[in-house]
Amino acid sequence: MNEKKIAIGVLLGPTASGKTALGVAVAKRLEAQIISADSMQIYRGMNIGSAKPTVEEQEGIPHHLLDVADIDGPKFNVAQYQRLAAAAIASIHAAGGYPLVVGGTGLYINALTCGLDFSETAGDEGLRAELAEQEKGHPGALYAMLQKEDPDAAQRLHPNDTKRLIRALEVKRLTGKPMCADFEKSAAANIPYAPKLVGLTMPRELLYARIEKRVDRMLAQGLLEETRDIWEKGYDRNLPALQALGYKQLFAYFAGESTLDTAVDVIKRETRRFAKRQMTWFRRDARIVWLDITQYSEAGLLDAACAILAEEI
RNA sequence: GCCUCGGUAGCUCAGUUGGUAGAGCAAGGGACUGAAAAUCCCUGUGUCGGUGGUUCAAGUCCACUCUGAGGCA
Repeated sequence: MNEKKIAIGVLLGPTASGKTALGVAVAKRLEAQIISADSMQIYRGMNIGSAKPTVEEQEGIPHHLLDVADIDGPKFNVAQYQRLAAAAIASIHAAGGYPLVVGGTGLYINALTCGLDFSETAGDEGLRAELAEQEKGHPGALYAMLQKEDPDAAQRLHPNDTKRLIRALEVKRLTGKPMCADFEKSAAANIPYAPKLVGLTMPRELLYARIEKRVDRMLAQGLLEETRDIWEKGYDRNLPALQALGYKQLFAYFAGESTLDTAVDVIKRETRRFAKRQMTWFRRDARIVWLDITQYSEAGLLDAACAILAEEI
């Protein structure tokens, strides 16, 4: 690969850290277009709860990868995200714009910036369902099978991590190759991008206070009504989209399984835990330049982010 | 004023016949390659309200004391 790599920016951070607003401000200054890296904002109809930027909040900056899937549509996945985002980046670049990835879904960000390779490892829902059944009938069955079929993969997985065991078995059976083949082919050197990563951070207490406030704001903006509309469509509650924070807990309320107060408390608690998991994911990525928002004024933060993102490679 | 029952981990509480404490929840840490806001793993030192005393040894017994709830006058 000797052609010049496309410079892209990535603005990431835990939920409620202020990525959306800063992203738009950065985009305005750097003539960028935004590619969302958020596994829930892809769904049409899930707006308030996913904190999807409204048209006003987008301030005229083109946003890609929002509203690209239906709640009850075919399962969306990383590979699809990778393809769609790559296409968006290519078109933005071709038009002379700066692609700015903004979001908090670590796996999606890595799919773009770490060269994760999904090309030969398609999914098979039928096989997954079958494997899930086997595990139900005989707990431990999947792990035992994987130990025989792909010992390397088995070694890096925990026997209880059913989802990953299923995936590893799926890869082996569909491609005939062990899963680690994926890992070998995946390398940042393979990607056609030169990414710059900026992360938003702040003291844990402040982040938690912001989460609490944001959940309250979502409720005030009509999250309950938005969720009720979805609830009334009678979707299967097990759909991936409906595992989203906020929606899941309000579904429990509509189903009579909890009071509204309890549901709201659970949303806040689960959102805190989610933010913690996001931080765990991002912390290990040494490429990220962190900006503690308490160290900057609003304008200062924008300057700092732009300076990092616009820096020549 | 007297009596009773409490005061042990951030919260709710367990703690056997005295051998320097343990559950649930909360919280923290970690993993993560086609469900990822998902999924999974690991982690319990705290002036046992305080001060004295008995004892080789006290959350556990005794005295005093602070404090909360209830009861009786």
